[in-house]
Amino acid sequence: MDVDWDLHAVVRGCASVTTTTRCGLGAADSTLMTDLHPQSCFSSFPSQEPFQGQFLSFQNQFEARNDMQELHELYKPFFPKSQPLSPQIKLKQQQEHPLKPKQSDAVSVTRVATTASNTCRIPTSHNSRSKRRKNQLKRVCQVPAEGLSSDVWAWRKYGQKPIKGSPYPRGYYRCSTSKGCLARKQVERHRSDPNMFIVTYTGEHNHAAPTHRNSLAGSTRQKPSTPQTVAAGDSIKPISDKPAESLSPATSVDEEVVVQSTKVDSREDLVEDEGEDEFGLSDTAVSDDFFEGLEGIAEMVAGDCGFDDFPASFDLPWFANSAATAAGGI
DNA sequence: CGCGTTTGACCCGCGC
DNA sequence: GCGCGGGTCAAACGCG
Repeated sequence: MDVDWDLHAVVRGCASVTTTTRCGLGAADSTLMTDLHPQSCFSSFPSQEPFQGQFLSFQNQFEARNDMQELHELYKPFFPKSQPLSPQIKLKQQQEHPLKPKQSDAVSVTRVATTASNTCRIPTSHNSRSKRRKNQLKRVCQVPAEGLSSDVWAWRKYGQKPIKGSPYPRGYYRCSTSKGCLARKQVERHRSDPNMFIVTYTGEHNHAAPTHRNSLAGSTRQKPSTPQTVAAGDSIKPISDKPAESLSPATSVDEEVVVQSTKVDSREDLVEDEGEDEFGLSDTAVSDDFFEGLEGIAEMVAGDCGFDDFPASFDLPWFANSAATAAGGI
């Protein structure tokens, strides 16, 4: 707890500094999005759970660096949504949503940042139960298996289904930290790259991030390394507790943010192909320079802050835990 | 005992 | 209007 507290404080502090919001995209996104890409900001993203963990990690890593601020800026979006959105962002968001009711697949994909291997796309939509498929705000991230472990939120698996066209089943998770929390997450193994997981976040957390990853009692049955997890069929189970959320930036900080309509699902391929520029950029007005910059940052983060370093420098029990179990499934 | 996972069934959005 | 497929529910079960 203590440690968590500190971390939390830090995170929050950072967040508060720049009221960014839950644009939820890649860390780098927020800043960029805000400044460079107004379009890329989405207001209602599900909070970026995974990133939080990552973010924290980064902080430590970069604490001594001047880059810290930069990073902070970048990760602002990943803070728990509890943070208020800045008016600017809101406006931007509004612009985006309304304007893009859903251009047939409308994929306004915005490639926010790309680091090493994570890719995030954020489709815009509404989160209404009645129309769960249509208009649902989703954030799709591609995470390496190693990155599945770190997550601040506690997730509970409530379903799993085989997906047509994919050899791997998709796991459905919901936030177990708070009963009323609408945050949900879907974890699916990358079809072409078994080592990668496609994580889709839906809904937002209506509560602050737990200091401990598993605030609930036995929430995690972490079994030291249970292969079950990533098995092809069960792909997600191992990680089950926190399957992929951990997309942690630290691990692989690549993220691509994409805004799309719900159809993103069908486009998971896109995620896979990291080349999403194809569509991602369709709506985006981002220049290559922009991306380059992001990538640079990402690399910095990924490279300098390798996940490996975390445990050593991190005091967060849960973090280490997750990392360890991550692959095995917490 | 409490919580998470598993799994089959049901619901409903979406495309044809 | 129909069928497909994805998403959710809920009971049963397992684990700590």
